[in-house]
Formats: sequence, C-alpha cells, structure tokens
Amino acid sequence: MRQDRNTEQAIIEAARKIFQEKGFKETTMRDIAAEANINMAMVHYYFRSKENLFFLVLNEAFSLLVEKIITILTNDELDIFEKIRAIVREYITFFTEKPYLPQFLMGEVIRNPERIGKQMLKNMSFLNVFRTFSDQLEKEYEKGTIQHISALSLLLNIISLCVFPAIVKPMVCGAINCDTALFDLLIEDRKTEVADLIIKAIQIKKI
Amino acid sequence: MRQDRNTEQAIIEAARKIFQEKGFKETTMRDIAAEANINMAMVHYYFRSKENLFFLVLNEAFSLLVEKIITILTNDELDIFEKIRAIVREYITFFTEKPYLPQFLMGEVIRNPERIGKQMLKNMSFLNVFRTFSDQLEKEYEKGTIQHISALSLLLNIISLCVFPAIVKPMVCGAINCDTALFDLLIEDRKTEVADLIIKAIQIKKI
DNA sequence: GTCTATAGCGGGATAGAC
DNA sequence: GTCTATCCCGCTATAGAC
Repeated sequence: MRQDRNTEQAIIEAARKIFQEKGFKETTMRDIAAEANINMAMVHYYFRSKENLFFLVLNEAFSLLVEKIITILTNDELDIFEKIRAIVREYITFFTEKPYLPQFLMGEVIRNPERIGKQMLKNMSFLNVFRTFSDQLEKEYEKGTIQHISALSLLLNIISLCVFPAIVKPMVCGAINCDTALFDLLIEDRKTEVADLIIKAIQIKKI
Repeated sequence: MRQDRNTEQAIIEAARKIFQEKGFKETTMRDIAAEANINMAMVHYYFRSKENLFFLVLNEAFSLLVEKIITILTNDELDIFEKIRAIVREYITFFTEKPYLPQFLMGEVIRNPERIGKQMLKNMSFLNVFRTFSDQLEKEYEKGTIQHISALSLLLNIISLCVFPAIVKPMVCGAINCDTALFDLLIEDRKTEVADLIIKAIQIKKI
C-alpha cells in the first residue's frame, strides 16, 4: 500500500509541532518519529537530514509572517494609520492563536540571524515594499499630518511592541506571579492600544 | 604554585565569552577549556558541571539588567517622565556596549522562561519595586498629567522598544543590506526618540 | 516504503597519575 | 591543582532485511 503523502505529511506535522515547541537543538529525530508514529529511519528516508526538515518548517512559519506584512503594506487603499492598525491587529491576533511561534522564530533569529536576513534579501519584493512604504511616509510628512520618521524606525517600533511581549509572556507571568489568562487579557487590549500609542506619537495634532 | 583564583577567574571569563556568543547548547566544555588555555577536566574540577557554570554567567548578566531598572525605579527624586528617560537611555547604551547580551539573555528567556521568572519572583524586592512604580503612576494619573495605563503595560512598552531592535539588528542588517554602523546610528537616535514616543503617548497635553 | 540494528561521532563527566 | 586518557551516553545517519 502506497502512503507516500500520508507519511510525508505526518512527518511534517510532527516536525512542525516538536520543532516549534523545543527548537532545533533540543529536538531529536526520535522525538519526531515518535510523534508521527513511525520509525526514525523513515524521517531520513523522506527528508535526508534533520536540517532539511527544520528549514522546511522554519521557512513555512516565517513566510506566513512576512506575507502578512507585505499584503498590508502593499494595499493601496489603506493610509498610513490604517496600515499601522492592521499590522498590529494581525500580528497580535496571530501570536495569540499560535503562542509557540514567536519563541520559535525568535530562537532561530538569535541562533542564525544572517541566514534569515539573507533569505529576506533574496525575496526582492520585500525591499520594494519597504521603499514604497517609505515613500508613502514621506508624502504624509509633506502633507503635515505626521512627524518625520524613518520607515525602518517606525516598523521596528510596531514589530517590537507586538512581538516582544508575546515572547516574554511566560517569564513575566512567572516573575509577577500572575495567571497567563490575565496576561492574555492585557495582550487583547494591546490590539488597539499599541496602534493608538504609535499613531499618537507620530501624528501632528490638528489645531 | 597556587593559582586558584587565577584559574577560576580565567574559566569564568572564558565561559562568559563563549556562552554569550554561542548559547548553552552550542557551547562545549572543550571550547571553554580551550579559550581559558587549560584542560577540560579543570572546568569540572572548579564548577562540577556545565549547567553550574552556565547559570553563574547567566545570573551575573541578568542581575546587571534587573539592578539597573530597580535603581532607577526606586529613585524618589525622579518623576515618571525622568524614570522613563533614564531607563531607555541606560538600556540602549548598555546593549550598544555589550552587543552579545540581548541575544544571550533572550535565548535563555526563550529556552527556559519559567526558571528566570521564578528567580525574579524570589527576589522579592522586584515585586515591591513594581508596586511602588504602579502607585506613582496612579498618583500621576490622578493629577491629570497622564492617561491611565497599567505599570506592566508601560514597562513592557519600554523594554520592548529597547531590547527587540538590539536583538534583530543582525537580521535586519542582512535583510535590507545595510551596514551595521548605519543601524547603530539609528539606535543611537533611539536613546531619546523612544522615550519621547512613550511620553508623548501617555502624556495629556496641557491647554 | 517500512522496519531493525548498528555504525560512528561528539559531548559531558570522571579516574587516576603527577 | 593540573593533566591525560577514557568511559559512556545520546544523537544523526545509514545499511540491509523484508
């Protein structure tokens, strides 16, 4: 009985789960095989090496995030403020639904920053998107509605405020001895608060 | 010839360097011994296990950071805004001087969040400091100078904006193909920009 | 395609001479 | 205290039977 796709799919799903939980080094091929209810040799049969399988899962997750932000930034119908609100809402929601992702991705960003950076660079659309957004910011500045700010700095602020709290959530809950559900409420509020904060900080108040 | 302290010190310094560069799993006792110009057995003689040595280095680094923020938050002579400015300035400066630290600490926060959280909880002064700051915020709110915001949310914002950019610096430089020196300039500007941003966002404008 | 068994290596830890 | 040599385990990867 042929069950190529079944087995392959089962391995990918198992790998996704275990890698995202434990990261590259802490995950063993035995773990993955066990989770997929097959033998360790099969994992090598389908994916040749642990690295191959890992990068498959990593790129998959990373692409999701990058596509989200690109979709928003290239939407001509949104002004700067709507884009900010959309990014914040999408990211915080996404991380709430997939709580392992921030740690998983950040772990790899820390372990191997150049690899991910290079890969983003290859994806040329990213640089273009960045420039387009930068132009839009410049125009808004000339209209006198916002302060001058570099696109990089603005994006860094947005991503920082969305991602970092998700990463430190387990530590903070331990440190101040609070329930994770309570922290989730705080995060829920941040879906609008963070955007408000950033917009208020760059917006020039009308008289 | 007795050289307890020399050897012990050499090991700690070597461990600090290698662990901070490569993290726990990627570091081997052989690496550390080589860096300290001694034998691997000596490292075990002085510190019994890899974990012992690692936590020594980790706690050392982590304490530095926590003490910095506690010192600022408990300084009665500073108002809310001065505290925000001081924390931002101290942290960004610190991370610029020790570029490995953010990655190192964050790596461990991701790998073992509960352990660090628990340890902070044991350090009871931290919870008190947090409450004191919370009270100060409440008073400022009653004076009508700032919007209502929880101490946790505010601190999360500050730390996020200081730490996250330092962590992703190598990736971002790769992604947009910019020199790290250029990125450092951007970070330098953030020593005041980040505080401005946060203060502008919570401050209630006088009429 | 799927399994069992094992090669082969790199790591932490330790015994024991000096 | 310091060294060399070695133990022993757990991991990735593969050989080979079915």
